Amino acid sequence: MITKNKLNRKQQIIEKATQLFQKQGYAATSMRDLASYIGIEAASLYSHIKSKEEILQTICFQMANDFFESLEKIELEKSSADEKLKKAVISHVIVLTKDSAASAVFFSEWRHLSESYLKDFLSMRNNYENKFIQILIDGYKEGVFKKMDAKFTVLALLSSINWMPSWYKPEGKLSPEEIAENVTDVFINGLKIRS
Amino acid sequence: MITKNKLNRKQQIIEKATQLFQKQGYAATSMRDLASYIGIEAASLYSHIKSKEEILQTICFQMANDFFESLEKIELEKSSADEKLKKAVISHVIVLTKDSAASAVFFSEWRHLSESYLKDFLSMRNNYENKFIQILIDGYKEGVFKKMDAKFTVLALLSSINWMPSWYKPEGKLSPEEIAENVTDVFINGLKIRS
DNA sequence: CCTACCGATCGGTAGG
DNA sequence: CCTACCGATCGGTAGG
Repeated sequence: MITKNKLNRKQQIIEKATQLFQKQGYAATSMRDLASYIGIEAASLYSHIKSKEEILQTICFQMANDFFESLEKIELEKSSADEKLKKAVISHVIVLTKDSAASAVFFSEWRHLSESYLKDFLSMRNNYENKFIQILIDGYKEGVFKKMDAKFTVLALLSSINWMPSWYKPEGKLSPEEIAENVTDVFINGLKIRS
Repeated sequence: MITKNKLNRKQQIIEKATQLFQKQGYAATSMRDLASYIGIEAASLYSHIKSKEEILQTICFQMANDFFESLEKIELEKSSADEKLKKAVISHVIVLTKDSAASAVFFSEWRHLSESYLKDFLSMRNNYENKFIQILIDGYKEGVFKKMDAKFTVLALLSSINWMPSWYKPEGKLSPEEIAENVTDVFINGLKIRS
């Protein structure tokens, strides 16, 4: 019972912290802020978490894991590079929109992680980007994509998607699939009418 | 003499603050941090600036003005929508890369502006985005761009470019023009080989 | 541009 | 989960 309540409370703390970190930023959010939104004293937070940074770590590495898992499923499939890219983007958008507040924190507050966590984080991110780069390189080899700077293109592609949490509203008219459809359509086919 | 030295010192303060705001974020950068990098006491900063926020305001509105001015020049030109889009992106990238630290602060720290400044900032940003949206709509009417969600596409396009300050290194091999070339090429023509 | 200092607030601990 | 509290640090001012 006690354990279960503690878990729920911890979850509640992380959820509320996620919202506040997104709105105000990690550094500008105080533990007293957080506590008052939850309805307890600041000191009481420390019965459930070890430190402010632990909350940020939980958010960042949970998101990182979600992104990785979803991409690894795509990698195993046997399909052409353009299909793979499309599927990878859809998965990415689905993870992103499932918790857009956590995603926003993940993308803009990671630099406040302390050194060893920061190192892990950056290496995971690099790894993830490389998987996308590989898909583009494969697509070039298969003759389906044209010659390009694969790393540059992937960073541009991911940036255009990752910025979404800042303006994506779940009440909006676009589903994650439709968003991914729009993004990949522009990136893969371009804006120009085919002649 | 005194006036001139003061102006130089003020510039120096803003430049160093820009670097620190980019690296650590606005909220996590203290005036004591800033002062010690410059080699004076924290209290002495206030001979040159009114407040910490004034520095952020200067950075944000200077960048906003630069972006606006460069886009307004393009708007006056008589050219097709796809050429206009390309030129607009090039101008945008040039402004962005001319001071990538200030750009990074501009894009990620604006939310720390106090209310009235925040309001002005958001309205300027909206205005800027609408100019891009208009170019896409014109392109559709001219028959050069296909049907699409213009707002969505512009936000994706600008996001992919705006993220650049976080990984663009001036020592890198790509010039602003080449970067703009790459971005517009993918966006306008897509990744796929034309059949 | 400095010394001296202000009130407020920070993340976090002790002890119950 | 609370009260009581810690040392550190914050943005900023007074007065020279």
